[in-house]
Amino acid sequence: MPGVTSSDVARAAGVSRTTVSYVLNDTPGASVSEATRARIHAAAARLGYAPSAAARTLRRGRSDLVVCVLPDWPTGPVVDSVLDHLTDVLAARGLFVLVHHHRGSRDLADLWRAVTPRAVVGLAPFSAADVAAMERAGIQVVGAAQPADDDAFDRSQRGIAALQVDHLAAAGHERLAVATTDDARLSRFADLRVAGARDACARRGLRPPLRTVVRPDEAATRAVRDWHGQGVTGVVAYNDDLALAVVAGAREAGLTVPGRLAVIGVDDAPAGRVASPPLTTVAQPVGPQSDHLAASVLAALDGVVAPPWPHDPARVVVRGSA
Amino acid sequence: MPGVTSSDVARAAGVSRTTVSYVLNDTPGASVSEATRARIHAAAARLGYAPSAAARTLRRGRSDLVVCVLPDWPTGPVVDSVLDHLTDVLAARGLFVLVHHHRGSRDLADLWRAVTPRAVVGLAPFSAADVAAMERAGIQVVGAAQPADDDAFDRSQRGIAALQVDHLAAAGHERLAVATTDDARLSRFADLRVAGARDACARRGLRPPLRTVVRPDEAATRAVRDWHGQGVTGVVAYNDDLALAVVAGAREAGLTVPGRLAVIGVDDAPAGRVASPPLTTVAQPVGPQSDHLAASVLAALDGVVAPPWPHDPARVVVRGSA
DNA sequence: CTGAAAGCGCTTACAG
DNA sequence: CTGAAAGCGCTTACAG
Repeated sequence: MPGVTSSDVARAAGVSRTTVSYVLNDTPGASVSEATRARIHAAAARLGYAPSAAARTLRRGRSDLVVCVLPDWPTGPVVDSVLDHLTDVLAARGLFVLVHHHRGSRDLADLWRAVTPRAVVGLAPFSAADVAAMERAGIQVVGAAQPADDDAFDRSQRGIAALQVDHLAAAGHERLAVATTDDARLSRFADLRVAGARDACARRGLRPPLRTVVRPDEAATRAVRDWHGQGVTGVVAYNDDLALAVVAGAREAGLTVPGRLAVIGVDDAPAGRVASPPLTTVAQPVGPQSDHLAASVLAALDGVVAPPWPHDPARVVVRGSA
Repeated sequence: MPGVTSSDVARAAGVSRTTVSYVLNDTPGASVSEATRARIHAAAARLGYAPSAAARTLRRGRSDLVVCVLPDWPTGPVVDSVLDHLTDVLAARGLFVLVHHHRGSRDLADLWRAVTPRAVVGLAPFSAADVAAMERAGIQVVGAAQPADDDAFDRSQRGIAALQVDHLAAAGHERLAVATTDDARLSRFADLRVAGARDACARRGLRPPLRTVVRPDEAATRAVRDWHGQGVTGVVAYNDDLALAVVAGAREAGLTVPGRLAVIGVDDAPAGRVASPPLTTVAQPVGPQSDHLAASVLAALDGVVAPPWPHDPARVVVRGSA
């Protein structure tokens, strides 16, 4: 039987809706006898009463929902951890996290016709128009929406590439290449990494790195031959999948890794650990990122200023490939 | 200014709330002059009016929201595709998909206090109690909730293992091992796979396969030595990461792949394609799965009987490791 | 200690 | 062709 309302519970328990509401919500100031409380709880359970979220939200003027907008990125363990942590932290405040996979197909504004979140958390920056619309609707906007956070994001991506270049340069490599992706969903990251590598090379007085698109699912043999012809001895890969494809290319081309070609990836993926040689890579501990996002959301909810982006926790894990 | 209501728009446009509602919702029977329509749209845009989702839902008795409950699985490209497709298909009906990462920490029933979905889609089966509570609340329940779908899920997981065993057996391997995981989040899959492999071996008159837990992030050297001592020549791995760890173990143990040890994975992951030797694996095209889920949701929404699970599309991709 | 009543913002018969 | 009014289910001052 769909549609058990608080009136039904009140009738079954022989009290008014007011009392039902007080008891079921544990309203602080309400003094209701233990006997009555028990009767109400029993009636609610027996009838399978579930309060109407819509009515609650309408009446209170705010919901217990936080919507997290996920950009069109390939999902993986990092996003999982960040979301799980956010869900846990907000659960402690009685809030629920729901994730919206925003694939650009539809206008974000349409979403607010279907749901009224207390706050919206973006993993990537929103457009200025979207931010304005949300704030006009009284929705708290958190995440990479502010220019400040944007800068932190940019710095962190460039920093990863700098770490890779520095590792290679410290080992004496002077001519580098960047193995990048042309996956459109990743372009924001990829472009920042290329820029970061270029800057890092410039800082060390090295020539700008060659930029080459590599596919994760086939050996990058041609790229390796091409690099070899141009004197490249070190490769900065966008991630471990691409690094593995470069190592495979080197194998095909008959170049030993790291002897003739050093390769460094990003992600510290399992496949890299068991590869031959094991992949040198950049690991990004997810804890600090998760903590920062959760803290930012809490700060926004409390109207407090957000904490600063944590000192960047990425670090090189030296294994066999560079 | 948070809180622009339809009254504000009505006042600004010099009409009643009724007319505003008719125009903004494009209500079929409403005959409103073009001039009035234009005035209303202009006023709404100027004021930045966003209708209250809670009020709409309360009044209409149903929302435009579909909540997809994601079990505690590691997210990856498959889940991404399925969700994206579902989002697209439901968008065509004016419905929005929001994903709830259900990490078991919290009672599902609490969620309905925060949101009133039109339907709930489960990627894994719900408990009987959860299903009962949702139906009592008038929520459509779709997905692996029914025993029928459960069977299809089981069959499909066992079928993958059978495919692996059959491939190995056809190549003459008689003593097999299963490389499995002890990741608790994956136990439902892993157990079904082990059972499927055991059955497939029995069908072919082979001895039951050895079951060995392997970690994805280190070479499975000890497991390989152990298997070798027991005459194992073929390994069925839970996924490509594990298969790669087995291949690495064989390398350490001095056994050639596939000569002395044949290995077959699942997933057709990029890292497997560029490995040496390239990994033989089982690929599961995601299209049919996505289509089936979307069709099931649509069927539930229309009160029609759900389509049957598609004939299982998993297939062996033969490369170098088995 | 408990209940009657107002009102959150919307949609939709219904009356004009 | 347009508007006044009811009511969705809840919470919360307020009155008793």
